[in-house]
Amino acid sequence: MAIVTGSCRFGLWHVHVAWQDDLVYRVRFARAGIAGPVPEAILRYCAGRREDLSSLRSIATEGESTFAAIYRAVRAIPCGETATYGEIARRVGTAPRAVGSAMARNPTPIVVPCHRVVAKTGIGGFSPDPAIKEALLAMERREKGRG
DNA sequence: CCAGGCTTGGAGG
DNA sequence: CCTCCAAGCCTGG
Repeated sequence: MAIVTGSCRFGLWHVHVAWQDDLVYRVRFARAGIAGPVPEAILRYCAGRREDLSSLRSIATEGESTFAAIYRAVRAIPCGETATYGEIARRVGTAPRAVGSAMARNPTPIVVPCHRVVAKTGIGGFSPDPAIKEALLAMERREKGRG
């Protein structure tokens, strides 16, 4: 089975996903959608359902590089909660700046919930648009309270 | 080797 | 409170 690509909606954005079985290779936010399916878990998550996505694996967490360790630590942040760049850095044994770099290059947002990593003062950055980060966090807070 | 990034904490106004 | 700045770490070019 080859790698599958597809997209689904999250608010005004389209979420493009490249994946194969339970392994996700790429996730990115775009203005336009593309044909094809996305993993069920991501579909439910983007629809605002309660979904932890732990059934999916990310290519980003494979290997022993520092970035991979950072991505694994980020996946451990519970849905509805956040951690700062500095906290993740201490947990992994690196510097906050390195965490920022890793988040900026995260190949699989959502699966590796980089939106849950915020600056010590303020929300921190998010590309292509910080508004996506705020929307994801708002949704997760809402879902957490719902139970 | 060097630039630059989704940081941070401290100094100084 | 706000601006400025360097320390510090990693990756890609």
